[in-house]
Amino acid sequence: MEISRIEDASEDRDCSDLEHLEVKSPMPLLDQEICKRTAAIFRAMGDASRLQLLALLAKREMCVTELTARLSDNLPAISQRLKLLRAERLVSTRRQGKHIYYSLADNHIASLIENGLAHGSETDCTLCPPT
Amino acid sequence: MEISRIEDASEDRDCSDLEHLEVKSPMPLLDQEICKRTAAIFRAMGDASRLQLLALLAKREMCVTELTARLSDNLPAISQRLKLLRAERLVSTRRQGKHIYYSLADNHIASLIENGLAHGSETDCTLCPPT
DNA sequence: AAGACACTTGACAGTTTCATCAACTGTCCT
DNA sequence: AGGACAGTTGATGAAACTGTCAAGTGTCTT
Repeated sequence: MEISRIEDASEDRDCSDLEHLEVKSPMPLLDQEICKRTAAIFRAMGDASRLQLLALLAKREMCVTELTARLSDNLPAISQRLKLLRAERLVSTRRQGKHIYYSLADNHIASLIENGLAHGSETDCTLCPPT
Repeated sequence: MEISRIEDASEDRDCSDLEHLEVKSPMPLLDQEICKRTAAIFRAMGDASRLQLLALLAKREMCVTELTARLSDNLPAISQRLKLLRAERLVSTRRQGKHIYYSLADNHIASLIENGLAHGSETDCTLCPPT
């Protein structure tokens, strides 16, 4: 999806002339639904514990017990987080015997996570050109 | 940032043998701090109203009045959201006369947003291979 | 200096989120 | 059938988040 350009982009205008108030209809913006869905995905990823979980699953499929061990947390807690991630369809499950294996729902999610972590690790990015 | 690989990746093992419980130390995981910071970024983007705001700013710099007009919401509400986004350093400001212009803090944020919206718009992605 | 415009801030209320624990389901083994 | 292991679920309460509104700050104009 590409963010559509808007026509009026005069650089040095003083907006005290209220020209932008002429935009009457709240405009299509981004489709409201897409925005909601995207926000939901971000919200689900917006928690350190859940993000750890996702990052682990980005490496490979794992069962709940293994996730619990790696994160050294209690199982019901992990399960609850997974439940939320599943509700938002960020992860999917597969049962094999007594174990239930979790994995990222698709490659989009994986790249979002990798992307996010990449940016998150560049803390206080003073290197970046000031926009 | 690249997600580091883990050594043990035997495909068909039955984890009832508890081999994974041998991972004693909670392991470096992803640096805890990076995870927190990344989660904070995601959380900030994880709200439809704020995401709209960010998407608008991804097009170009805008002052609060214009944002308010485009989103047809009340100004203090917009301002509060911007405050939060600024606290998480997703946006930066510049004053010009009576107006305060907001823009995305850096290109990382911009690409995260575009990325997220792209994935969010592929709702119920039945096209994607089931991983 | 006063008034108007463009915002920001603080505080309070209503809502949402999250962890925790006990109880429950599903699968395997004997 | 019974027990053990692997997970899920529902309920509850504490903590965090959000919107709203009145009051405050900063800048320009006259």
